[in-house]
Amino acid sequence: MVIVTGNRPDMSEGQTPDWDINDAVVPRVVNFDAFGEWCDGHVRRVYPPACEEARRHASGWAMRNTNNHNVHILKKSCLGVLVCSARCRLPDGSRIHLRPAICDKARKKQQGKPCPNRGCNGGRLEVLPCRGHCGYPVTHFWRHTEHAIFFQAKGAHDHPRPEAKGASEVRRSLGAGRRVRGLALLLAREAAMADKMLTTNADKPNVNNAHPQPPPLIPDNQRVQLTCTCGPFECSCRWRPELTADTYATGAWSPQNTQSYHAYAPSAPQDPPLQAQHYDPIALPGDEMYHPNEIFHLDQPIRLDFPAEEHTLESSLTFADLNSENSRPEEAYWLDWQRPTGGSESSETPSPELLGSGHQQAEAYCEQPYVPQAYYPEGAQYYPNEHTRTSPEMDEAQFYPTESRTSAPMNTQEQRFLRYGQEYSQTNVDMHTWNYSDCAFTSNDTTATSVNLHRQYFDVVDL
DNA sequence: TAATGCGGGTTCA
DNA sequence: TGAACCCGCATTA
Repeated sequence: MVIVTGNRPDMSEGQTPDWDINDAVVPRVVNFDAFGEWCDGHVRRVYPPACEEARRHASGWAMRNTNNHNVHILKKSCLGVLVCSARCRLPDGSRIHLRPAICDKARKKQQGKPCPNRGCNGGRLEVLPCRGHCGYPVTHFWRHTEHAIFFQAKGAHDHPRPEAKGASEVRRSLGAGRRVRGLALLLAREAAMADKMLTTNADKPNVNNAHPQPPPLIPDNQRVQLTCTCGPFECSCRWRPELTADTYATGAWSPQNTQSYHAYAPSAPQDPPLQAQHYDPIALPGDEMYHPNEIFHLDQPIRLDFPAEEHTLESSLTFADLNSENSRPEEAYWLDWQRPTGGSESSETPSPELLGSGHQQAEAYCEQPYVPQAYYPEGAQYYPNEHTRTSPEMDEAQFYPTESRTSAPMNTQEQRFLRYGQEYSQTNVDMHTWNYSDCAFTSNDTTATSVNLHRQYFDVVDL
């Protein structure tokens, strides 16, 4: 890594720079991290001022604003996840875990509503609160400086990931408009969005292109007008099986970049200027293509009528499964946890929840570790017993990528993991990341298709 | 209507 | 004093 300058005593060249969100002086960074939608654990990242997701303080987790009485640091705390009180299972054996509304009023309305799983008998939605930070919700901190956006997370989520933000928005649209109207609305939005995106990209070819783009899944000559259904921050079309590390090695701002630092003194709030980054041009969002077959693997698993809660049917792998830049090797581990009880009927390829859901981690940063309660005791789906898992230390050591304290760059083939001064290596090409925003707003052909599929398996409820 | 940000205020360790 | 949380308000989509 390249350290530009360092006024802090711990940032001399060759050493791992260090900072805390509350520091009076934070480093000046010239190389940035890739945006992480599902940051979990004690994480610090530095994003470029032009990173739209960072500017919006986006997160896959349902984070609500929390007043910390510090105008320079925005604090958010996790709301947890909306689950079924009956702990019902979807046909693939996974669980209901919806996104809680950020708005208190809306969230209260969500609670107590019937479980959207048609196979659920009498379940109601209830909030499973986040207690991942010493018994308190996981908190995210955002700090804007002239040269960067600093992000710090404290705590590890002790609950599944909520559904994608876009999914809840789509459902809300559908809930309001009901079936036919919702579809029509989506189709109309698609046309408007495609138009808007083309215009936007023509006008601003570079501003939001900080993330390298994946190549199209399908060669140009095989393309059809299909785009991803993902929301702006949960785009799961990042997965490309044929990706190689070299594919994204050309970007000047590599997602695996580490950071270089200047000392940075806080300045008056202002719109951060765009940095002179040498971003590679990207394909238009409309260039995100999927094979038609893949359309049917998007979003939630397909619901089939099933008589009993524990009765499970096969589900197919989805893009969400194959997931995000924050996909971690623990996901296989999660798969074990979340495999349906009696799992003989479960597919080899899990549903989005199975791979993409949250996870349980012991809070290794708390002086007084919080002891979570088993939420799904019968299946140990999210809260395994001690004997079913490795020690918290090992979990974290194995699964947590080294964050900004890492001095060496992470390449695409090898992620380095740091835990209590120990480093672990792990090969995982799926740790590629690329710009969600650029590929997320496309579409809605497949959104409509996916939504219709969704409807087959979920009751339309206003959540 | 909900997401988001801001800020006043309270409670508690 | 710091952290968590509640509440209301304003803005935006």
